Amino acid sequence: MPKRKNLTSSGVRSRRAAAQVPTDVVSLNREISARYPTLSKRLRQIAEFALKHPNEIAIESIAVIASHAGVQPSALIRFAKAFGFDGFSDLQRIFQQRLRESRPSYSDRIAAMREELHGQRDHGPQAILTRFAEANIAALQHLCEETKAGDLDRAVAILRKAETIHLVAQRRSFPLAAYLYYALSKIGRRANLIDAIGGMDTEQRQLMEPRDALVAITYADYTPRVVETVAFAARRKVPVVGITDQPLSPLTAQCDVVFYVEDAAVHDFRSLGASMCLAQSLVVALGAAE
Amino acid sequence: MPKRKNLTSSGVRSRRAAAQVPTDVVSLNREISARYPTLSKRLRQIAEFALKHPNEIAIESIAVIASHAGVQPSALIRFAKAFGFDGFSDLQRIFQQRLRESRPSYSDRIAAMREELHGQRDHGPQAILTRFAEANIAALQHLCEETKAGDLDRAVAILRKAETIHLVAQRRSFPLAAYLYYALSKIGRRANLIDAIGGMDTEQRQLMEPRDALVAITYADYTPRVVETVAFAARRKVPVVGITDQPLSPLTAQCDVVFYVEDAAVHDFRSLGASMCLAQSLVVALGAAE
DNA sequence: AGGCAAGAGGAATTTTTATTCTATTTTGCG
DNA sequence: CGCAAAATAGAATAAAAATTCCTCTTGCCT
Repeated sequence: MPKRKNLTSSGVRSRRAAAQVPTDVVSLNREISARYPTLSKRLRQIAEFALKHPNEIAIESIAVIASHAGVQPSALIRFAKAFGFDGFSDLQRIFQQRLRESRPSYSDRIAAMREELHGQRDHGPQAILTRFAEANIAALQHLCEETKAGDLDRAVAILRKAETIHLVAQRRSFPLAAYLYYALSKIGRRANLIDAIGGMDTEQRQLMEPRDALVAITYADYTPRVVETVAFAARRKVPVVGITDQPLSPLTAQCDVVFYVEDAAVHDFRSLGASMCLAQSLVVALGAAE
Repeated sequence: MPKRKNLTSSGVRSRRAAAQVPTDVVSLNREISARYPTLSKRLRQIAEFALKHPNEIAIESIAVIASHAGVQPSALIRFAKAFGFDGFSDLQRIFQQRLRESRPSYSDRIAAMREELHGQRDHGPQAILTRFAEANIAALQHLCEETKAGDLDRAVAILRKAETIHLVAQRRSFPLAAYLYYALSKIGRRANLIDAIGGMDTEQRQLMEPRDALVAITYADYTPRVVETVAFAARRKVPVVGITDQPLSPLTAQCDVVFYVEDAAVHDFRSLGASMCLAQSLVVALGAAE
């Protein structure tokens, strides 16, 4: 599809001082990112599309890409020329190159990875990442299956009625409380993060009132500080939603609703993926319920 | 490139008793293998080539494929028709599909899922949980596909050499930094969480030295405080590992290694599942490398 | 405000590509 | 060994694609 060469395009090229035209996707992407701010509206639109759907650029025809990106075919050619190519086809070839290098699909890779892991115990970062991802996927599926709709409804009801939602979690689970704090604030709910900063958790917990609610998260081996906070809340008649790992947890007895989440684990490291998913769902459900 | 339809080709089709034409690469490959012994010489040649270089079939033009396979262009068309297609282009589309799906654009996948769920219109907490879980699963798969082993290796190398690992992330991404702090401490690495507590991030960042490393996480719209910290580190020659959402992020230019993570999103709420998975993998890989 | 330059849109044109057709070769079989 | 049927090659043709080019729009500067 490309023209051999012609005056117009070589003109364009020389105007860019024959700058080295990118020859691989990586440098092309870099170039696109770098020049993004200086591009015109339509060209930016294409830049975004190209970074987001490289496969489509590689495979489809100009007309199809243009319509998917919501631009005119000629705009794509202007785009290509802006980056020093003779025409769109030249640019397209860069994207195709990436696909030509035989890359196994995700499922193929998982299968291969599994073989490898059984055989010689690959500890490379990529293997670890794949393993974690797999474990997290399994944990998420498990979460969906185990979590009862009734519990979710009750938890959302408690949170909806609460004037302020207090949050407590420590050590490994602390990121969950931090996320909840952010998310609740974002949907306009008053939240209080009992982060024990300066050792002032004893003071922070005094703020809890029966018209509020507490979300407590703790996993084995159950940080005493968190368990104490839950006990304190229970005594004060503050409704408590608990997230923990198993029924024998000290939270079970003290909470109005408890969720049992089994997070993914690899090499003794527990993930937070499933817990995070549950936490988010609660917040979004709460936000939607209002 | 395909003709609408014509007598000849439909004749060929009907001769094959309108047998179901394969619609995906897997069944097509099966069909090719099965019928291989009954094929004519030139057609076998093509069959071998197709099984060996599926990517080339997907990307190149008939002329190029023909010359690489050492056959005439028309032979390729005969081949396609022998398998019930109207022309070579139809067959080619099957191969293209695989490439498009092998790294499915994440947002398309999410969009498809949204369509699916739109039917039910269930906004209850359980539906939201399921939705989040599925979105997270898709994001995790996407993460595995997009993350390059080389980047992981380089990031781990940087972290391994670091005396102290500084961590910076704010607002939505803060939980990630918090988790990293916990995890790094657990594997016995010295970590410093630049949490901007008491507004003292400017002081906290002074601790960074070239023999250390910085892990920075920020997503649109790129908390200025984090971007500044990264710029500061870059000036001080502190190696930086970045985690962000897309190449146009301000982190791209300043980091030694950057990971692009597209987290799951439902109702404007972005998850941290995929980012969390990546963070964990880095820590575990670092722990294992020692 | 008004003019100018860069950008965008869309039809027309050219190039490339897929497909068909027929002459020629090969293959299988009596 | 020769005849018919199938297979093949390659030129010819039709289709589809990329690209150009001209007109209209938009934004910017004086």
